[in-house]
Amino acid sequence: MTTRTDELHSADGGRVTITDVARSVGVSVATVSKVVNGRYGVAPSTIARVQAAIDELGYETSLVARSMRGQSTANIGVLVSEFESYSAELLKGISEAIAGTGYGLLAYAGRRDDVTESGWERRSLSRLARTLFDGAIVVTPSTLITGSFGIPIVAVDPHSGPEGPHTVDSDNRTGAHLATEHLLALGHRRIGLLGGRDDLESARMRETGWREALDAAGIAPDAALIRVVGYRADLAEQAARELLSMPAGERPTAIFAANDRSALPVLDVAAEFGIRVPEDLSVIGYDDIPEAATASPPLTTIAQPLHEMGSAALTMVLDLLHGRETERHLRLPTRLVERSTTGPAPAEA
Amino acid sequence: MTTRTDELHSADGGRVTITDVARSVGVSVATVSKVVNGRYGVAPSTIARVQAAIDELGYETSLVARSMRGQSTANIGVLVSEFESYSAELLKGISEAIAGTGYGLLAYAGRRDDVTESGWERRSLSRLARTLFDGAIVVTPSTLITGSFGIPIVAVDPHSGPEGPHTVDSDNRTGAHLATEHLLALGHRRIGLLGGRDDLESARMRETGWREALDAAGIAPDAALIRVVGYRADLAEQAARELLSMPAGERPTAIFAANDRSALPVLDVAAEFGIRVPEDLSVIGYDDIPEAATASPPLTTIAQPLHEMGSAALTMVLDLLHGRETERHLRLPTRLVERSTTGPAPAEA
DNA sequence: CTGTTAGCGCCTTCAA
DNA sequence: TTGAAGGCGCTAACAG
Repeated sequence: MTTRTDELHSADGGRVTITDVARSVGVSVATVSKVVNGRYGVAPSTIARVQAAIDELGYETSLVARSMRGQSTANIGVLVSEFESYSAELLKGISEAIAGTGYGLLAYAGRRDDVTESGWERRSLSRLARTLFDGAIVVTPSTLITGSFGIPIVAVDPHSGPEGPHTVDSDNRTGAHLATEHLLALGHRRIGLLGGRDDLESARMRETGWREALDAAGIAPDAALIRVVGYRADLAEQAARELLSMPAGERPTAIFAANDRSALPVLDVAAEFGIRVPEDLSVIGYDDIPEAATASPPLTTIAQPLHEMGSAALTMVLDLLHGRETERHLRLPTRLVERSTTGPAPAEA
Repeated sequence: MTTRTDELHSADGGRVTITDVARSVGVSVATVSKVVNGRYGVAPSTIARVQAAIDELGYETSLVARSMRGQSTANIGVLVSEFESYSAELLKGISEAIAGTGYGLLAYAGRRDDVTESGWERRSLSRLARTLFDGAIVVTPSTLITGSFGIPIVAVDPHSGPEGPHTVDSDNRTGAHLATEHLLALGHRRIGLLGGRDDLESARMRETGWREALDAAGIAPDAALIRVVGYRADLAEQAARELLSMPAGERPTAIFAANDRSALPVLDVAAEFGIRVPEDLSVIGYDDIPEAATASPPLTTIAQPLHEMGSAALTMVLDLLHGRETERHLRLPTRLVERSTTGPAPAEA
């Protein structure tokens, strides 16, 4: 233990650099570097002096400078467009799984205006890959990630199928089936759809599942009952207004929203319109984000195993990183979570 | 629009660097740099050729290299020890507030073993500050963050009071009062405490609030009913086993856990022991993380305005960054959320 | 055992 | 209008 005069710093309040340490001890930066990295060939007495100065000054090697030098960074990156419930749940799963691996986690969301332009995932990857992390997990990339970035990459809920990087997703088609059949079983016939981002495979599959289930029940999907809201709450609210403004006989008696984020506003609009849920209108979402359970009434939804998907993605990057065998595409199952927003179809007037 | 032959990359699968672009166009890197940064003094025709190459190759300037050169990075950092519900909620609030500011968000959790040693926040700050982000928010720092890192820093739920960096927290003492008084009002007299991390101001204040409320009711805190579990689920489970193993007349009829994470396991242990909640035992938590609402039975708790705390912290760093006036310490209110784990004290045998 | 040199990718003088 | 040179903090190879 040193006396810890504590943070003498390099005068001007900047960071303490390896140069500050070297100067303070009177050795070269190379020597300090060797001490820091435990390299052989430094006299014990020198080590002690350097170490003392390091403690004294509170020096810590810069992650950035080190990784620029071409080392491995011992960090895994997670690229998201935004920190919202969906990505946050994934992140929790990733974080749990990373414990004990010796890697740190770096989650990045670029500037919002940058992220709204398509291709943000490729840009972020270009800006950060290799230089900041050794492997990356990209959440809901809307663009096919082509080319190599020099590091292993895993996509969660990706843009598209077999080509492109390794992926983790859940069984969207079956999930949508489950949702629609649940509604059908309750006697609903006019089932509206709030479609997701059409640049995402998941959204397409959920729509497909919805169509197929309707077909199987001998119901033709009604174009008037479809709105593409891109997984977004604001567009969903707008769409809900339109749908619920329709005359009683034409209005859908149930709505399947392609994600919870877009299902939740439907509840608000219904309340505003005096439409009772689930008596007059059933609503079912997708994802099972935490807000689904706390909504009032609690939202019936299709649960994706978000934590598992996160930890599976992490395991996958790590496997790739260490040259181990991995599946190219991992698909996890979904399940119906019945809460309070779905009920028997109302008797027609 | 270029023809997008798409990602020709520099052969070996590494990143595309400014040098690759320069070579491909036949100009110097300096020129490319000027084009990228929109500096004056480049011939229009050259700009066009360089731009074409950039699009062609998919070049993106490296965040790391640029920031090493001493630029601002246009990123705000968030340092957490782990991505769990508490920090995730904060992150959502920060993320909402950052929209439209032109800043990106970089959340970092270091290697787990590194993080368990105290001082991780200072280390992470040293490793990343200045070089990776322009300002930082540190979540639950257990150590006083001293010295300057060359960037503005805001601590959320910090180690201690007035000294140190700017802080955002909530009114822990009043919150604990609220919790304890709620229990008291229900007739409870033997109220156990699952204390938090004693290196955190929040934990100390919650314990203080608990004591004060008991005092005010003329009840002497019983040392046998106190367990310090450091906000951790595993230790809380252990403590719950001990507490609930006590004979019926000595066992607490209610437990106040200093955070939800440690309250939740109590529910499990009670179920395992055949102790009914809330008939035989009342449990109240603190934080109101999403899991509190989905627990069974749903957990009564003290809600902290996590999203607001996050966005307030962000506003604060930004103010600091732009030299605007800010409060040094912002304290937000808490509120009681009654759910189903608290009820009247059982009649004594 | 220690220091010198070179270079990671980038940007900014300063000359040409 | 362009390019050469220097340096940000760090590490690795190579001299001494």
